[in-house]
Amino acid sequence: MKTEELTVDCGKEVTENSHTDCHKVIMPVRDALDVISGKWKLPIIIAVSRGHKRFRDIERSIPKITSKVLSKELKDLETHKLVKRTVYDTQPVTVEYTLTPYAATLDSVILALQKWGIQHRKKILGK
Amino acid sequence: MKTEELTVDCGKEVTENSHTDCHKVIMPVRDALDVISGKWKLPIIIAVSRGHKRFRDIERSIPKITSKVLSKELKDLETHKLVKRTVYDTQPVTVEYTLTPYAATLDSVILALQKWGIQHRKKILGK
DNA sequence: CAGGATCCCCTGCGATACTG
DNA sequence: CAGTATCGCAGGGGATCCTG
Repeated sequence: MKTEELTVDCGKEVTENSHTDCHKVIMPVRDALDVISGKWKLPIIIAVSRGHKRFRDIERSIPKITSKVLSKELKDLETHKLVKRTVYDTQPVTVEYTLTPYAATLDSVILALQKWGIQHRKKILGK
Repeated sequence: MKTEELTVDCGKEVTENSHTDCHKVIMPVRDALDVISGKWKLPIIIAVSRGHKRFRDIERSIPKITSKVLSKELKDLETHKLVKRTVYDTQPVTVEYTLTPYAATLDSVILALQKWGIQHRKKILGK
């Protein structure tokens, strides 16, 4: 979310518009990438979507992740309204994480990335 | 391109398939993200697409980028077959960078990210 | 159980030079 | 012009331990 100073001038002729247009592509894309890129975001989203709700449960389902990282990533996802955190007043406290309905809007993005990724791997390696 | 050890187990029941399915989403997505994420990839792709061909030309068109970074990123893009590097035997040598036709396959991905990014910014900030 | 605190490392990126 | 070399930092993320 610190995409502000990104002042890119991509126009052939340096007109006001080419500059602005460029921004209009780059800024949103970087916003989106900030949300889903990183090593753990996707694994976590998928884990939660598949029914892992409790902290330890999610942690165990994602090999090699540490509690510190999981904690931080879950907070990120929560501030982006992709994950909902619910605390139950039990003894000791229970916390449940679930995907918000909003998270579903990511599907098309993920699908586009996935499709491109699949064919790209073939393109680069296979032949 | 070092996405190998990514062994994620996202299934509720730990079946072979849930594991594999998960991989099938995460690996390609990470492949794709590796190609387009990072601070400079998009700006460079856009700059080149808009007609900036020469190294210095591209460099000047992207505020704050350094030659070192530009050089490295262009190599990355070249190995991913998104950019073509052509050396002309002039005095001194001239080098031209152009997007490959293949780079156009990224359009749908970028569009998806852009669209989601735009509405996400509204969702998070606006109201 | 759900996380925080600490320490530490590694890489991405910036600044500033310098070559063929 | 088209880059490479060197230095250096900051931050993301790992390992380990600790608390309410």
